[in-house]
Amino acid sequence: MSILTAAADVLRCFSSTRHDVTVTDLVTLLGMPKSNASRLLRAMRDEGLLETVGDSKRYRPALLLAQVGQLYRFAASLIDRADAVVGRVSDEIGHTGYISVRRGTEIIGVTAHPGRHALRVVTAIGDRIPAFASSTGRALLARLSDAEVRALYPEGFTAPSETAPRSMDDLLARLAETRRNGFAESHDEAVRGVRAISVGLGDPTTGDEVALCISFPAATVEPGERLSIIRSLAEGAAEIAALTQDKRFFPLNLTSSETAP
Amino acid sequence: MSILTAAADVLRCFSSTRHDVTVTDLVTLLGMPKSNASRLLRAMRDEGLLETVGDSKRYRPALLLAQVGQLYRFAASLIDRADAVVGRVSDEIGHTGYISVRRGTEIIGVTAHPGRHALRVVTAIGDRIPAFASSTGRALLARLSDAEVRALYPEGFTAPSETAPRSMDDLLARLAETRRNGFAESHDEAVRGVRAISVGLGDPTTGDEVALCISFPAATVEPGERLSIIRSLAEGAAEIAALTQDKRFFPLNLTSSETAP
DNA sequence: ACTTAAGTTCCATTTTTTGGAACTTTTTTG
DNA sequence: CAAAAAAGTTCCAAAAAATGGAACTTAAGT
Repeated sequence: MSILTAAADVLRCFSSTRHDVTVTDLVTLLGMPKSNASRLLRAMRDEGLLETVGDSKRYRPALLLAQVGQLYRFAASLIDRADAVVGRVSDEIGHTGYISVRRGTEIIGVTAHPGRHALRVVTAIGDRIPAFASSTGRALLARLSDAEVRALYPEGFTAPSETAPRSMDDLLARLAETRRNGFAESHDEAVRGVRAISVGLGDPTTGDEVALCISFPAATVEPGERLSIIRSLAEGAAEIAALTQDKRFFPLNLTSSETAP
Repeated sequence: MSILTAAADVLRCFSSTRHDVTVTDLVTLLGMPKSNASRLLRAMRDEGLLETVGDSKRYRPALLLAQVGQLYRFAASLIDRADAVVGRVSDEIGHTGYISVRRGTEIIGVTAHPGRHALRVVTAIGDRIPAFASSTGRALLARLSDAEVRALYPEGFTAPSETAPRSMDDLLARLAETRRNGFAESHDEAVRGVRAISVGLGDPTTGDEVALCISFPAATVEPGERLSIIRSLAEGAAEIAALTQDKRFFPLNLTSSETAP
């Protein structure tokens, strides 16, 4: 067994509740002889993978790992990662998935994964739709404060469809619901007969924000399937949010959303 | 030579301009036989240190490193606390804030808070800049004695910009000023048109030292706003310094610094 | 389809790693 | 403050892994 395995195991010992390790910690956690633990920690420090805390016998990850780890974020940009999640969910359930960004009061599709079903929702990348009247838009608007949302619409807006928000108060109520539930939903808004589930997500370091969305024909999707779409999407988004340390992410709260239409 | 050395060398190949590597890259960069390069990359992937990009032959840092690297930022509670202060100040005034550490004669960004202003300073986490030619660097160098600073630069240095220190004597004079004022300032040094205010801070228990910095476009910031940035930053830093019993902390002394350019 | 470049596998040799035990240092405690 | 216990380090020969050159396979360019 290569020493790389042991080194990787050491890295896996670190967690939010264990910021540093000692020789004895490794003996306990990994069951290795303490002679090995001692040498391994020293070797990893000598190579710049770990550093000692002060001049104690405690070891913690070193700057090198912070730097390389940081690159991971850019190697896989927020859009890339969000796209991977949407692609996976879309593949699983066969419905169209896409991700969008907000520019002012408009939502713009960035990537799309067409579904496999005969009756499928087709979205054009680059198309602009009003933010307040779409699930993707509301998923992103929900990340703003009510005051910021009001500021975006100084003149108010006109609902383009029956099920779209009718007024600013209506919109704010639906954003509150979105925050509570951890996802936004639309029905017959942009396209009649189409339902969409969206989750908003951001990377505070770069300031990017995207919405992940799965869109499907309302008629053919059972309540159970809808729930599983919501779960898959929210779960994938939550993983990314944890990575980017997105503090404005709203986690899934299914108890309140079970009551949705 | 342990394979750990090679693995660490591979990690050091990554940078903000090289997000992934191939077998040939390693052969070129590290001068190793390609048989080794091939096996090493595969081994590192198998251990979860690297991952392949798509199904290509390109390797990039894996999630594990992102996670462990993330921990580094808060393993040192000093960084955690300093980050909180910079985050608060950055939020208040809308300009970019970040914290950095010194490794030898280089300064490395550890965390960043992008500003809200349209014209904002963007700093890449993990990038290295020379210590003597930045406000963060001088805030940290000011914590050393003149003799220690001289020892760091046995061969002297070359000023990379007009406003950077021109000589060792120049640098030492500016460090003395930094100690007197309680903060360091730069103008047009790393980036033209950018001004930065930095305060150094340490934790004698762990030996960690960090610089808190707020960076902003010189043109858009009034003298009064500059003073209020200095005050906020110095105040937050002073609180932490009191907590860690940092004896090398230089408190704010605005009477002397009012005369700064 | 051919040529070249890139990557992988093979193998005997060299080097590192392993784990138990003895040893040293640090911490705890009576 | 000294003895005891715990934690950490060093030593050694056996076992395992790494090395690098060459042959081989796969992918890319013409």
